[in-house]
Parts: sequence; structure tokens; C-alpha cells
Amino acid sequence: MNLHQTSVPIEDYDLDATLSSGQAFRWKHIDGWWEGVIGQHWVRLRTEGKNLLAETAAPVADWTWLHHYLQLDVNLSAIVETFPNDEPMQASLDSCRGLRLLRQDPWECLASFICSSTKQIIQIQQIMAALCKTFGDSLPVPIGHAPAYSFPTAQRIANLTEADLRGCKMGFRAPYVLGTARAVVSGEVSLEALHQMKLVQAREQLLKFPGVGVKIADCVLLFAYGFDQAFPIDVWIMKAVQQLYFPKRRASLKRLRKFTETHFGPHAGYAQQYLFHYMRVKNRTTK
DNA sequence: TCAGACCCTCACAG
DNA sequence: ACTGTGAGGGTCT
Repeated sequence: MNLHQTSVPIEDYDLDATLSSGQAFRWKHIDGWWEGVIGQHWVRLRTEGKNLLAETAAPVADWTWLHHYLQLDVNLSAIVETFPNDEPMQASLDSCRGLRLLRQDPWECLASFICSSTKQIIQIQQIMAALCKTFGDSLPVPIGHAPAYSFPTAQRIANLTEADLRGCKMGFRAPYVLGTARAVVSGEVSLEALHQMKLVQAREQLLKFPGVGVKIADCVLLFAYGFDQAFPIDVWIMKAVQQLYFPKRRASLKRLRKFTETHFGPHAGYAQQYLFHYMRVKNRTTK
């Protein structure tokens, strides 16, 4: 099978930071390429000068799905300009200029982040790999290449058992993923409908799923639906905001939430991702 | 509002 | 090498 290629001019796009930043969990860095699956497409990516190079195993007539997933049409500098001009934010920006937000499939994003609770990113990656390998569909890959799998649909997972999912190392998250899949399939909550809603209303819908609290709901709102104002607060962000913005006294979660809702502007979610990445990188180098 | 439980894996001491 | 311990992009009761 031959490879099918496209090349897209890009600006301000840090592919490494974006794909390794803990918003998606199925990308692997291999031989200078980022290999992964978007929808039903196996694909590998790399930047070459001012271009993004993408290769697929099957012929592609329309690359819209790629542009959409990578948000190639987003003008990053216009977003970054709305960030607060304070020291912590600028330091975060300097650490990973070109970091982007992806636009993921809602179901995949939802299931992934349900599995993220009290897990390290590397462990989340392992769970997703096991899930897709066991219950996803095999996808066309280049000859001689390791097999690739689609993300199992909600329908597929709804028909499994808790034990099936525990077999994918989900632990106590297994019943959550199962219950959520069944709620999606039954139509109890429509993932489609969220696109038309306001942030608060959409969040309310996501909170109906078992295993989904505010943090995970906000991740899905931000990474799958493009609600840029969503600002997921996890232990890392908590630490970051506490240290960087409230160094003197300990602030409550409520206080921090209030602060983040206003301080970071209309694209707070992007700002959050920069802070998160900054903390991770800083932590890695000092430890 | 607040612990404690939840499942499991890995890193790191000792 | 072996066992013990703690914590990991939270949520539920």
C-alpha cells in the first residue's frame, strides 16, 4: 500500500508540544514522525520548515478532517494576544510558543478523560492503547507497519461488560466508561446536541455521565467542543495557579476558580494548556 | 463541606 | 532481588 501525502503551510505550530501535552493520548513519536489515528484514518505527521507534512495509508480525497482535528486555520497570535500580560503567563508562553488545542471527537475525548482520573499520562496512554487494540477496528496501515486501530464506538463499548473494560487496565473507571457509553447509546444525553449549547448548559449535560465531574467535563468542552473559555482545574493547574498567582497565602478551590474565570480572558482554555505544559516541562527538568 | 474509597501500575526507598 | 510505600490531568458516597 502506498503512502498518500499532503503538505500544508503552517505558522506558530509546535507539533511536539501539542501532541505530547496531555490533551490526546494516542500519539506516538516514531522515527521523527508523530503517528496516530484520527477517526478512521491512520496518519503520521511531521513539520518540515514552514509546512506540516501528513501521510496516510489509504487514499484521501478530502483532508478536511485533518485541518479540523489540528485546527490548522486557527490564528494563534490573535489568541495569545488576549492572554494577561503578567509574568507567569509570559513565562508559560515562552516555554512552548506554538502550543495548540486540538479538536477531538467528543466520544473519544470523553471516554479518554474518564480514564484519566488519578492516572499519570503514560498510564492513560496504556489504557487507551489496550482499549483500541482489543475493541477497535483494524485500520489500513503501510506495508510492514505495526497495526493500528480505531477508537471503539460508544455502541461497541455499550455492549461490553465491566470485566471486558477492566481487562484494559481501567480499574474502577470501568463501570464509569460502561455507564457513559450506555447513556450515549440510549440517547439519554446527546453528544451531538452539545454543539448548539452554551458552555454552562453543555457542561450540565456532561455532568450527567457517571465518572464525569467538573474537571473532566471541562476537558471535553475544551478539547472536543472548542469552548475556549472552559478552564479545567486539576492538581497541576491548582499547583500552578497557587504558586504563580497566590504565592503568599493558600487559596481555596472556589477562590481559584473565580480567579481563573476572569483573569485569563476569552481563550482561558488555551492559557490553561500553556500553564499545564509549562508546569510539566519545569517539573521534568528540575526532577 | 469533607474524608475515604476506588483499581492498578510504576517509581523510588530501604 | 525483594518488599513497602506513595502518588498519579478525579469522582462518588
